Amino acid sequence: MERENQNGAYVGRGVMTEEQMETLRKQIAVYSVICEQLALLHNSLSSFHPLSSGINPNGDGYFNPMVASSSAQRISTRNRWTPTSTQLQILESIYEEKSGTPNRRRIREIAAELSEHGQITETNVYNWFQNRRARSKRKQPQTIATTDQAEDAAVTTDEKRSCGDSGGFESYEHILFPSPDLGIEHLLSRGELSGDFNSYTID
Amino acid sequence: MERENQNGAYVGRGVMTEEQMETLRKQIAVYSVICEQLALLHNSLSSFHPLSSGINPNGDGYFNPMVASSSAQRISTRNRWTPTSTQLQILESIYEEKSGTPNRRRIREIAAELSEHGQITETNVYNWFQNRRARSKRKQPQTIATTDQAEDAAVTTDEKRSCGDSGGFESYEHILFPSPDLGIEHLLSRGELSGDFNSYTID
DNA sequence: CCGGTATGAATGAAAG
DNA sequence: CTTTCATTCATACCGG
Repeated sequence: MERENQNGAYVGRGVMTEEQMETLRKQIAVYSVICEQLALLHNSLSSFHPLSSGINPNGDGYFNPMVASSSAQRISTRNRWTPTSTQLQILESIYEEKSGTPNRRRIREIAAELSEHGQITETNVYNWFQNRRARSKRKQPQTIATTDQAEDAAVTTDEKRSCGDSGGFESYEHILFPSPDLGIEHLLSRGELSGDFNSYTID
Repeated sequence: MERENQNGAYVGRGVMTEEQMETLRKQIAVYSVICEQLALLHNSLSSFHPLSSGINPNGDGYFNPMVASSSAQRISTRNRWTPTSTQLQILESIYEEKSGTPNRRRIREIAAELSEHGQITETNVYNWFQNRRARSKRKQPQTIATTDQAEDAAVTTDEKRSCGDSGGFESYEHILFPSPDLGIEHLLSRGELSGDFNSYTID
């Protein structure tokens, strides 16, 4: 069965915590970006087009579905910046390491770095951190321990019920918490993708 | 358009060789598979995102009373909270009297009260008011907005992570193609993400 | 079973 | 920093 860890999150097969779920989502997003980029790249070089702008993920984070016009890229319709998965990951990691408030200087750096992965402004970064902090403020109330153990158990039950039968794969744990080496680095950098990719795909 | 700065890699490198292209194709194939798998995973196991009020001090696990179609219902639909008619009534009345934004204190009260009539969390209440307000506000001005607004609206949903499928695919054991940027390494180097959400700091 | 619509939730940006 | 707004995404529910 599941076991609870210190955070009250329980670990076990078949059940995911909210965090894990979030992580999963993030990762899926990451893959999606990879695919998108590769697709783009593929297209551009496929026809031997100038690949100068090939793999650039839409800076907007959101692709324009199919704006037909190959020339005009007017992504303008969206005023709101949407971080690409890449940017998000980076932001998250930065947020984790430096829980402190990034200075102007720092923000600028971050923005610079992120601009490598898509359009972004310092303001975006600033806002992101603001929101991030503010929204995570209310993340505590999980420590209501004491008699909550019971409560917790109750919740667990529910969770179990819902995810109890993953209907096919519990293997997502592999993708989830584990490790950094999802195999991706290998995959796309010089790595040796030993074996087949099945090793990191869902069984 | 070209944004060479986004991906310095290609700007300075020129064209790809046949080998590189070949490698690229393989990679694309691999990724497409990964995406496919992830998509499956995503669909199967979850449709539930890490939402805010995962675990509340109140210990209320909110979820739907298993709507389940006639046949096998997969993972639960514990995502979206659905107010009961009673709750809705109460919410409406409260909304009427105090159009103002209920503060945390207030929200908590409301949530407490409503919990008497079904599962609900403070976040739910908070969201409800947010949406309620926004909704009524938008409904007022029936601005046809003949301007560019139309275009904007045209966008609508999309974004689906569609990973093209690269048909044939063999076992590419040596997928390697220096994809300098993409920043994937960064991307998922840390699988750890701290969830957050539900803030609306209640006093 | 599928598509449309109502509405809960997530989040970037802005106001206070 | 905290709270609110605006826009969008995702899903429950309904009609064909």
